[in-house]
Amino acid sequence: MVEGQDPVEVFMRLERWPLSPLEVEAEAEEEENNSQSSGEMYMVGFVIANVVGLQYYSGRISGREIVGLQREPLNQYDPNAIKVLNTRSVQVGHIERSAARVLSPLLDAHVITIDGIVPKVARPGNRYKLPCQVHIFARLEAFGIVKSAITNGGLYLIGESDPSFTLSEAEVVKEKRSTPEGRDIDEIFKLLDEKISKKEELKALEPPKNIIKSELLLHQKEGLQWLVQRENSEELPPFWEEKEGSYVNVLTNYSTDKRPEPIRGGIFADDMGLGKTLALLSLIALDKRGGFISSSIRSGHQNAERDDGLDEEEDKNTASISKRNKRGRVGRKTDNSRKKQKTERANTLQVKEKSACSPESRSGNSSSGTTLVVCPPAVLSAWISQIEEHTKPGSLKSYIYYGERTGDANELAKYDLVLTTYSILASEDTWIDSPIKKIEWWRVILDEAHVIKNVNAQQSRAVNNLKAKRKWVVTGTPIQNNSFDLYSLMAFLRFEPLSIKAYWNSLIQRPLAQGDEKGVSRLQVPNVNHVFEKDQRKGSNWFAIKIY
DNA sequence: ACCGCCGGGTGCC
DNA sequence: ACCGCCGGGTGCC
Repeated sequence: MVEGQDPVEVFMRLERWPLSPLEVEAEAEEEENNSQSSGEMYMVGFVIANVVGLQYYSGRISGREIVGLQREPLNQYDPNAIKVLNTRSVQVGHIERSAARVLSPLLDAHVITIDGIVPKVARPGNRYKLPCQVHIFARLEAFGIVKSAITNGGLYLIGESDPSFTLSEAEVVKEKRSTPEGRDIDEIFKLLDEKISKKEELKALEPPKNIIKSELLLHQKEGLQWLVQRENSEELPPFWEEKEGSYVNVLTNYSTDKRPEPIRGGIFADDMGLGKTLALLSLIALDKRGGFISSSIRSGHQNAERDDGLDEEEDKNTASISKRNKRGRVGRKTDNSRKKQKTERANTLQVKEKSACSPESRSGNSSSGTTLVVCPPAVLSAWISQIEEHTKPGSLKSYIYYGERTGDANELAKYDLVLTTYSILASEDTWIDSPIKKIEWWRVILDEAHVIKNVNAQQSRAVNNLKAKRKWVVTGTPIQNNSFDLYSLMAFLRFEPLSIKAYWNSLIQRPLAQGDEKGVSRLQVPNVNHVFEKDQRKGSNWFAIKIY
């Protein structure tokens, strides 16, 4: 890159931070999940079970929808209860008792997973119950047990040999037969593909020169333009169409009068070494055209020691972040080239404290103009050095929320950029007074976002609780066809409907797991991504992703 | 709910 | 009538 500094090298020289107990736990959980899902699940068949209680819930259902089926073991009336949620995750009712009694024990034993589809709206008038196709999936070796359990439980299982099987609305079944009326799912994806590729050729966008002192490469300028476009888009999100004043999701058939919010953000997945950090710093810089005169990079513990309002005069010294180095982080000059290698030697990363934070800035209420960057500890110093290298001193006010740190949300909201780590977020997730949780961020950037690939990990939960107007997930890791669960990213970005597990499973995950090309091609469609041609030419089997 | 089900009122023709 | 039948009250889990 600029001045011969290659961010990849910087990154590679940094060693991985020792695992915190939280991370160890998360990794263990992840492994458990993986081993659980490693046995491939196939569809056993489906049963028709009524959804009841529709009149008691606010959730609407338009029919032909995939519904969420969720165990509710603590239900006060029935420990076998299964909740039914519509596409928007609002409860519409329950699975009738008689069916829940049979399904719940199998669910609780992890023998089966289920998807629900309400095939069509019977009558749009007063509805007290709706038939629901409950599709049942199990490992091949469990088929026998599952079939007999369901039949003995008094439910009628419609398997492949049954003539009614063709009535199934499950994707796996629908894809096998031609769809005479209505659009084929892959047709929908293709249309979307065309719509997007027709759109803007990316122009190059210059970053504000009063903040960004480095010259951007062409692809970075284009990347910056893309980032800006994505954030300011007023378009309907993918899969949504406007029809006669209401909005219909063509994948889910969900319709609503409320215009769905555009997606502000997405997945920024340039190849490693293409300078994503600089593009992102430029994006942040654009928020404050005009810029500020003074600013600083501050380490959290320094600031906390002087949390008495005097720091403005005193902050003129040079701070070292030696504290973190002690714990095993490697500085820039270390020779290690393997990320994960452990090294005790650490060079001190010098960070200059140039001047105090000026108190002008945006007012410190719960809604701020601040960008929160979350990254693994090993990447923190890379960000710091990139800020030093590419921005004019003091032009981007940055705060490192790590180690000893402020508890004051108003203080944090004064900065342009707050840096923190996934484990910090995880550890504060249960802490009500966490300033991180109080702020509605202008923008949240998850760097090295593959660390949250397990949705159930505490770090992922913490990140999903963040409030933000714009959201980006950034990864330089090639996304292997199925080794990387994108679902978690979809959930974070709230990229409906793929952020809903049932949809993700039926449209992407299950086809992928069963080696169906459709799963891959759907991911490669630009709604979810942009395939870099050079990578295809290389014949590599990964692709970069940008959500449109 | 134009259902099913419960339980009280009722009782030849 | 320890029944059948009628019709009102009622309704997720």
